[in-house]
Amino acid sequence: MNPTNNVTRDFIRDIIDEDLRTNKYDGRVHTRFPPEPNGYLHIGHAKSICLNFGIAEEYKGLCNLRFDDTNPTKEEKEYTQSIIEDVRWLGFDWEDRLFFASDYFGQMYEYAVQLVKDGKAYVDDLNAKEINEYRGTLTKPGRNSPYRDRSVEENLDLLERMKAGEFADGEKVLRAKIDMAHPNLNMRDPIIYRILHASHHRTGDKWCIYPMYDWAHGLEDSIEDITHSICTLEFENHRPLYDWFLDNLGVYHPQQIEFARLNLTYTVMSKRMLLELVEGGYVSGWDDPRLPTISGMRRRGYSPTAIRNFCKRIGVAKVNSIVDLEFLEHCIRDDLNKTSLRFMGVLRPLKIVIENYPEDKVEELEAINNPEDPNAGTRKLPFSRVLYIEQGDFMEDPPKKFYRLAPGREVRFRYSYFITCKESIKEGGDVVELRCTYDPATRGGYAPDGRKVKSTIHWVSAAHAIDAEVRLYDRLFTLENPAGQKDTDFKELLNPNSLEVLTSSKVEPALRNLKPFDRFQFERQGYFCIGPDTTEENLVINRTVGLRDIWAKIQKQQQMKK
RNA sequence: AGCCCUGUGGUGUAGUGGUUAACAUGUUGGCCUUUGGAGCCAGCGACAGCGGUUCGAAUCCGCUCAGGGCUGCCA
Repeated sequence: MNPTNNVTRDFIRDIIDEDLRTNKYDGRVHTRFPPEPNGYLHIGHAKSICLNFGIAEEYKGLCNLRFDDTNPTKEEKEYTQSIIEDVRWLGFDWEDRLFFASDYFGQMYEYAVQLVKDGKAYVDDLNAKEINEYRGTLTKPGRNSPYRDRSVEENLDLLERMKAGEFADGEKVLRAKIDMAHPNLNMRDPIIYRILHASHHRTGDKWCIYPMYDWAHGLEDSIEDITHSICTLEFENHRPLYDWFLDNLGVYHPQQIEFARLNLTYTVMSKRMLLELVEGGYVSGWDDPRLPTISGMRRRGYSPTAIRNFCKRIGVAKVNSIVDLEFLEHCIRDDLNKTSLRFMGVLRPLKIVIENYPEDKVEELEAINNPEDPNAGTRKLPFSRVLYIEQGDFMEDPPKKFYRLAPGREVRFRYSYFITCKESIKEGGDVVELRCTYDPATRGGYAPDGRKVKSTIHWVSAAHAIDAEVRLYDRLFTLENPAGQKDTDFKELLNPNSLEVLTSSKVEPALRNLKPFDRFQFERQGYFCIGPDTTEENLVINRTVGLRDIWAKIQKQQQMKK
């Protein structure tokens, strides 16, 4: 039962091991992922999903998907649908255990009645402002509400009438009778029910009182027979209340365990900020490929495997931390390197003419689809007299350590020939065309005389290439921790160059066979995928992440010296 | 200021009284290479501080310092 080899260890799994050893829950492990349907899921949620579903898998237990829909004013159906889609896409299965907190409203109300009958809850007439004043502060104890000692009968009557809709929003609340001087503010007679004459996306107008998180959550866990209720650190101070409710009701009592939520550099993870970016039009929507949302990452070309690996490898602890975006990028490269088919694509084309190559000749050269996977086979690549290469692969006046094409220099064109640059043609200062020659003896890329060449570059045949729009994405923010700036609005820290659209890219014809969301590598450039907004006329390609680029690093260093 | 939580290389984690303090990423150098990719080898780099317990402390205790959370009828 205990997963020992090749599995991540962390304090949560230690707790579970111990519970299993002491037979605390009859050997059961039952977790849940309980999002509120008020936004789209992001990579931080993925961490929680991988934790909860992952633990269930490892211990041969169960994990529920549960919507914590206790606040009708913030929640929408659209979000529910997207959450279901995203969890499924990540590869997890809740079987028939899809639940909604709203399904338990009746039961929760009955429990509230029980608490009132036990003299442990009361209806309070204080308004929000007064309740706030009576609560005291971090350092000063609170005071009892004048309504705190109403009789059980009166409370029962009032609660019923709250439910029946006799009162307006905010007129009354149901509170637990705990301790107004408790050092933990959450224990100062917390609110259990508030009046909200709002239509709920699932229960409609059946209810006009809605349970608060603290009341609802433990009950949901208890009702579903959860063993380990894993949540984020900000609920640590709520655990005593979680325990109090369950203990005082005398019902089955799961245990709450808190872990640190995920933070990533150069992005924001809070729902509020994400919503602001979406609604303010700073991004194209919840699935903008620059966003850390699951749908955005999917559109950008991230694979479920890469995300799951990432979540596993960052571990889980109780320290607030911020993971390098570079590590996420490492994880996606790691997966895509093994699985992606290779193609040739010229993002910023420069025309070249092979002067000694016949005008009407076309050769089919063999290219390897994936050097990491022999089973991926090979394909034919058309080669002809006029080709495109990458603008960045030619320099008129090459600096040290630039190994690519330059006047008089010979390089290998991948899978084809050794090619020498004879002349560059300029228009208004820009190089617009290269005149080159090829060595017919080097077909396939090998020189019979054994001479070496410093670099290999990619290319496409002009007559055969297809046009594409390539969207290059960069980090969304210019600062590592945009959300952590005290005096600056995070939106001012947006990276103005987070999206670059190239409209005249030339890619090899085989790309035509791919479908939206298909992932692949453009050799020497990075990992890409077919954009879902591709049309008949316009092939859209999204860059997921670039390859590690040593030349770019050298270039940067050379510029620094200047 | 009261209560709660947390401090291990740049970053993320492991380490549960005896280890040359581990792994990954990053970084530096080298090897290899028909992707300046991938891979391989090597180097650099950490126990917040001070006391205490102990033959022995990253680990246990105390204090200090630092970071985070809590004063919604949000979750």
